[in-house]
Amino acid sequence: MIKLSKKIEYGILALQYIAIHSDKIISAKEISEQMGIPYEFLSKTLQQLMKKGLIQSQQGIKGGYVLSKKPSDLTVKDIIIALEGKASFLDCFVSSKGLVCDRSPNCTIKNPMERLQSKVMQVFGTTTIEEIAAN
Amino acid sequence: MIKLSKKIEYGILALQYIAIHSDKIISAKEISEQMGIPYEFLSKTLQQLMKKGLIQSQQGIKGGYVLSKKPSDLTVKDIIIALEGKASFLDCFVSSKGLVCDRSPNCTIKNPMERLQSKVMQVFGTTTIEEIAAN
DNA sequence: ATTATATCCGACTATTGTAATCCGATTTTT
DNA sequence: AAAAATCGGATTACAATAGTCGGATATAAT
Repeated sequence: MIKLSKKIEYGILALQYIAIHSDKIISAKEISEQMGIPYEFLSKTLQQLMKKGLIQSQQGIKGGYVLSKKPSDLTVKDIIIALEGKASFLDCFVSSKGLVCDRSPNCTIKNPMERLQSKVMQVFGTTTIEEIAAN
Repeated sequence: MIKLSKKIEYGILALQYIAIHSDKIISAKEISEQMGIPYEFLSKTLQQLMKKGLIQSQQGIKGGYVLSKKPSDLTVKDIIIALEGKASFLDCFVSSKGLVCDRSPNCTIKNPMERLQSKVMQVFGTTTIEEIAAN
């Protein structure tokens, strides 16, 4: 299905929340309670965003997360790639050289689908957290 | 994941094949063999596309499928909606009035996500089978 | 008429991916 | 030392996708 996963949904919600409350450091617990997101799952998601450098973490009591970049420099595309590693419509595009799809190299939809995908990615790449936070 | 399902992939491949060979009626078997798609699964998909009026069928020996519309009037969006009933990123947008998401009506990402979705849908809605068949 | 080849249709199964949970370890402030 | 937070792996539960099976119906050719 052409649907965003819960992980990405939670990621967007969390980053939006952190962006709005950028004056202080935000814990996973606070986001979980305020946004109604399962704590454990959210923690995993935040850790993943932290590993990919989208946010920075502070351990220990009074710890939490802050954004690494300005909300205007943080796009939905960044979030998708951080949380799913790739962002490809069909298996054909997963690896740029290693062709996975069994129709390759004579796949009749590879080129047009690649064009379609890059158009969609451009939409994701130009939608920022700043814009989302502004509503 | 932001991925197209196999059903949609097969649907696009099949419609492309039918569009290219529009001089004759095309059976599911032929598409299955030529495109390397599981026959039973493809049949189901074609029947679904037929029910939604994207293609027309002819039963019996020498039967098969032809397009209902011109390839230039048939979009990827049409195919997604025909095969998945909806085309929405988050559960919020499934029903226009009945709010499904538990954050509603105070969801902080509903509006921006709705805008994002309509942009993506516009991309799908302007990508035609004709364009895909042309490669 | 019979046969061959096709669509049609529902039910079923197998596999995969998502979503969520559990448990413990580490870090840091109080 | 205790409390509150991040870290991290392993595991489970559930849902959706992908694929299969068996039979019914339709139609053209023989």
